[in-house]
Amino acid sequence: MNKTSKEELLISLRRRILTMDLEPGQSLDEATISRDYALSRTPVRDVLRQLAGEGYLTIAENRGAFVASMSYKALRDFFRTAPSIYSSIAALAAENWKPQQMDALRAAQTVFRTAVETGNAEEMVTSNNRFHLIMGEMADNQYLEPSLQRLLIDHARIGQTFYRPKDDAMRERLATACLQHDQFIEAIQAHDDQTAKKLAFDHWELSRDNLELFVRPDPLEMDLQLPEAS
Amino acid sequence: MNKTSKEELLISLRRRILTMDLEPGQSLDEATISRDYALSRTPVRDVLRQLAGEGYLTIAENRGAFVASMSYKALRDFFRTAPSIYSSIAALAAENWKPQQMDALRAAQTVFRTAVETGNAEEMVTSNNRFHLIMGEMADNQYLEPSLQRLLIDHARIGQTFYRPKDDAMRERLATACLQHDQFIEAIQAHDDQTAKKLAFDHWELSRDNLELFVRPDPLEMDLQLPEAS
DNA sequence: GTACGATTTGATGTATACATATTGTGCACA
DNA sequence: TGTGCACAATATGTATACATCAAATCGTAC
Repeated sequence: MNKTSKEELLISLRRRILTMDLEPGQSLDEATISRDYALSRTPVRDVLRQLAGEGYLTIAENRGAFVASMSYKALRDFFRTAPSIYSSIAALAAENWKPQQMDALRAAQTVFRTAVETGNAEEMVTSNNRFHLIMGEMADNQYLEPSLQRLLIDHARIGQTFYRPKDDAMRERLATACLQHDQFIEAIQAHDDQTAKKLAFDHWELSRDNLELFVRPDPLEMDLQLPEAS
Repeated sequence: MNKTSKEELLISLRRRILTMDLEPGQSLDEATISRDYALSRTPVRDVLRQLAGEGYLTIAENRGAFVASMSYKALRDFFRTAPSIYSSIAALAAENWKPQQMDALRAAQTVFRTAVETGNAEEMVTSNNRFHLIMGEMADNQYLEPSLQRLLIDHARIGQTFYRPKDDAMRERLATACLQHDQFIEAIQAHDDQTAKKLAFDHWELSRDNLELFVRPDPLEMDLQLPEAS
């Protein structure tokens, strides 16, 4: 899996954390990453620190980097916090979007739709994440953006099962989610912040059902330990 | 001003940014900081990247670190976003605080009160910041915390004049702010989230008057340039 | 005199060697 | 056998030399 550049390492680690290829609480060894990505430890450390700043990792002094853990406490906070942030972001996006961002949003949705149709779970995770991050950019509020980013990290990780539907009901929900993305695009395009806000709540309710399905049966998967941040 | 440790550099830079000793948009030279703080460039870069993650700085690829800029756009967002985040944090703090944090909160308030009484503006900025950061810790919500942190950075920077009262009305407001901190402590102690929330709005309204005073007469001071983040 | 481009200068980015801290292992001893 | 201390192994933290990139300066052509 040898990559060449720092940017690729950054993107790769983000993706691997979002898709749970790297599990919550897992420790990341600088030397190993150096070898795998053909970089010296210095840029690797840079990347790890950047990802810590974005909420993907925690760094413990003298003890290295760990994939951000997911505790029950975090889950409760997630379910409490997400609706208000998501709806605020959606409304602001409808107000403030710029044409170039709209193109990017449509592009992300195209990729997402294809992933849904071909059943590519990993691609669904990353393109869905990108879709909502772009909405965050559209909202253009530097104070809400970091919260949104952290919510999206955990949303992606909790929602793994959402993208691997096991029955028709789940397949239906996935199709609905895809449709809602299109509706988001419409509402934002029309600068209709009220509709965008309402859509955010609907979108949230939809995914919440699946999230809770994931959380209840097998909570052990998501909690390893919780190393202290520096 | 030679310091010895990385931690001191981190704290020192935070303080200097909050107190506007380092102005928005100002570029930070790694070599100069290395010399001033008697550290090699490696740990300096670590610190700069951490501060970028916290929102104090922006880092431009191959062009170095800049103190986070303050644009008119940012100000508008600030005034829109702060009330809801502050009030949410206050309510959550009243719900979730732990004894140790309460001690820390009281300690910060003691320092703040002393600073107000002695007219030590710089100490007011940092201890007020610490007070509200501790409330953020009490709230114990990892998703809201980064937003709070960014709001507090700009709140401190915009509010410089608040701590250097030029007339009796301003002195009175400062005394009121100090009193409100005590009321925060009471409400939180009593787990009274509704009162804490209301206090947050009051506290906001109070400082908003002064913030706007600062913003209107001399807006040029606060905007230099806006380097692109990497 | 102006505009463009090459060169120089000074910064940031990277690699590597070394220092230091943490953790695990093994042995001594109760 | 269990506990605790010492030591070794391994990881992270730091320093420094070198590579690379950006911007400013100087020169030349028009």
